[in-house]
Amino acid sequence: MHLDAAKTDTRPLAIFLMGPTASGKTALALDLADSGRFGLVSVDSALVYRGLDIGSAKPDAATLAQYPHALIDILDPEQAYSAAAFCRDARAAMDAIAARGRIPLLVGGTGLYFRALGRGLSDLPQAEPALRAQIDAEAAERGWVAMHTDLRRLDPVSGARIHPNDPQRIGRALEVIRLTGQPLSVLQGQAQVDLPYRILKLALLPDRAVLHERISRRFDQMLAAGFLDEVRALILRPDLHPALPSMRCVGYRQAWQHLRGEIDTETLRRTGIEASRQLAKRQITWIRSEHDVFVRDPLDANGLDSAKSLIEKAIR
RNA sequence: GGCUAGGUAGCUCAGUUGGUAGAGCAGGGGAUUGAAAAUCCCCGUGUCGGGGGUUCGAUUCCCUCCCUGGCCA
Repeated sequence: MHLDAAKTDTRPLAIFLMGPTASGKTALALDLADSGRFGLVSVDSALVYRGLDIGSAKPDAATLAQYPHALIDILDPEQAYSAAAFCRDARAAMDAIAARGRIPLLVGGTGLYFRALGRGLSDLPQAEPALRAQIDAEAAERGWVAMHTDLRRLDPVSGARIHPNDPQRIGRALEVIRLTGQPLSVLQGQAQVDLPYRILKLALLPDRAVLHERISRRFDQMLAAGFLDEVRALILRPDLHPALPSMRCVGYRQAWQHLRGEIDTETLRRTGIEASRQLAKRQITWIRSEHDVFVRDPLDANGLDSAKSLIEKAIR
């Protein structure tokens, strides 16, 4: 954005604060919230689920009571959330915060949600579970490569863009085509709307080795805090299963395997930490393509101060 | 101490009938439009344990030393 355009932008400010897992997002957000000028909105596809507390590094109940966050604990783990649902919910939360004269502070680590909120989503049909089940059944019989061949015929643009080994996207593209009769690539070309907010996109990017160390330590702390008991309670529910989005979350997937006896404790610890590091890496990729102001030492006092002063500058 | 199986990428291992080596995992980079903490794509030079010998050429064969496991004393 051009500097003059930024100066004359009269839309209200909103802050997108993104960081990889364990980068200190929550600490910074709570610190900022103490000023009373901000309203917090969580941007995290795991924190939406009730009962996923320890393993998702959700702020504890006392913290949430003192610092209310929109979009935490809004769904049962049996349900599925989506980027579109997030956009709808986040817009409502932002508008409510702005109506109270506060600045929406969106904090989290889900890059797709930030992008979808900032750029808008095309007008596409929502997921239809029955149709997905049908497509999965077809794929089980014919193989995903054959499904991809179908896609290339029905929608050459999407077929070229989506890799034959990517069942999730092949399935979604076919789902949209069957639901609308139109190629996904045509529908995606539609105009997308801009947010009626001026956005500061701030990201926390700690040194990778420091982040890895913190991730390991935190996973051990989760285990010590009763993470496995938390997952045991989820496993006992007959309506939950490992294919649900909630149960595929980092750590939960591995804990589920361990509690079924598929992996031992040592493997649980190793693969849980590895999955968290891989998540952090993907989050950092999102940040590099989506955000434009970076704080490289968010885990010490200097970094927190510089983050705060960047925000002060944007407010003025 | 004797016998035996090994020592090859950060880890687990494959392999080279002698022409300096490759998988999985880890790690790194990237993509990302209603599952996204998901789902994918790309990236492999390492004294082939040390030293010596044979050879045009040794990680491969021979000798020796070191280390690790197992068995026996």
